[in-house]
Amino acid sequence: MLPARARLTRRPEFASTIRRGRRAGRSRLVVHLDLTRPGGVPEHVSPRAGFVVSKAVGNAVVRHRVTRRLRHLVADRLETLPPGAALVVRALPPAGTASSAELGADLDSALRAARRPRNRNGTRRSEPAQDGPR
RNA sequence: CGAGUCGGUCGGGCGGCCGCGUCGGGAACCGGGUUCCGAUCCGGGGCCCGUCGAGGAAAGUCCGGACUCCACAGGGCAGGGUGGUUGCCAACGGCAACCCGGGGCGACCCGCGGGACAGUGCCACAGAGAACAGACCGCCUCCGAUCCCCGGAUCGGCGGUGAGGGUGAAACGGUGGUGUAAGAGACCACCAGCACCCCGGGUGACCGGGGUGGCUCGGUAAACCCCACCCGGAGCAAGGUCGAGAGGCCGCACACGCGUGCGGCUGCGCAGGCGUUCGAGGGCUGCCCGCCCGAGCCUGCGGGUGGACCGCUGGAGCCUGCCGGCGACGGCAGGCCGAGAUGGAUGGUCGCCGAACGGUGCACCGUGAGGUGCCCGGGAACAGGAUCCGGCUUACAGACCGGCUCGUCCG
Repeated sequence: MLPARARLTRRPEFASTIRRGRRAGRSRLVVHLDLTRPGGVPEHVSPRAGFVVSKAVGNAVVRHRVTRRLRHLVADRLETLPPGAALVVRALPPAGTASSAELGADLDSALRAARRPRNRNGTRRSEPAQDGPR
């Protein structure tokens, strides 16, 4: 568990971050990063993060292991995010068998892509290979 | 020593660095209240120290309870569950012991184990015939024809026959005899089985013995059904406390007015339909009868809040000893406290040790299959709480301990 002030806890927060944040997909995970603070949220709060690990990743043991690994990886990188940012990391099925080093590489790469200002005229939005239902 | 069987315990260990949640304590800080100020009081987040922090199945959610809310006026009909006996248990569809049937040399294992003379249904394929069945071959008497060695053979027909062949999971008891044209429980003896009666044993399921009877009367109830017993509904998103809120009304302040702010009360607005002792709508497990409550209820559109806390973990609890009991279990005494998260903690990472397994490696033992030790590689099963217990079922790499049985060898 992250420190309480660094956690996303409510469903609307997850929904708005996924809907409005910049998305960057890699083979094992997808990152949604929302840097635009919506009205009402003070700008002095620390960056916050949440995780989405669906049943497609594996059974409860696998899902919890993936969540814990991602949590530790994100905790190390949380200070690099601007204040007030909201981050949602969504695990994809290959994450269930990946090592922490592999997950960390994907996370770093995706975070760099999400923080880079998008000036490519919206063409060639890098979609993750698989983003099926569920 | 080998083979087997039953039961129990455990289910990776150690360390470095970084990190999380609960509870308790501590020093300071911030905010509020009070005050002239401070102390005291209330609240808050971070820091430091200590404490505890997943499983034998936490799983499947299949049973049973505790707990919470609703109901408690009954009767009938439906519906669901259980099914040898006696016990244990809070309860159970669970557990123990025993009985019966089957398997095993044995320890032991397996069995949704009431009723098929209350009724209804079904019994594939094969087979001539499958439920008060059935003449395909065969057997037998009689009649007719043909042939010849005059008594038989062959063919055909009216009949008899369920003993033999063949089919099948199953063919209407088995063996021996009497009997007959050939045969048949047609009759007889014994055996098996069925029904009833008597005696003895057992709390009981049932067991042992004896007698009588008619001669044999299939299976299936996880088919309907019958019998006996049991069963209110929903579930911790149960349920409760506090707060917030749109709209409405009132008061106060500002304002000419529209309106804005604050406080109090109520807890949304609009449209349509039904209804107020001629009763809408509820409740009593489903339906019917009956009974009770009863002034609101239903539909559509629009809007608001959608937060915190309690429930929440000390319990049919765990360990040890003694006593009772074949046992499940019960009683007594002493000791112990072992998770309470809520986008959900109990971890991440690195190093060492390490079982299974693999090796064309080395040494030793053995005639041999092979075994033992060392070395190298290899790296740990199934799986994670979400109100809590008792069970069941399913998944599972391996390690250890004990009881018992059979076989072999030695004494």
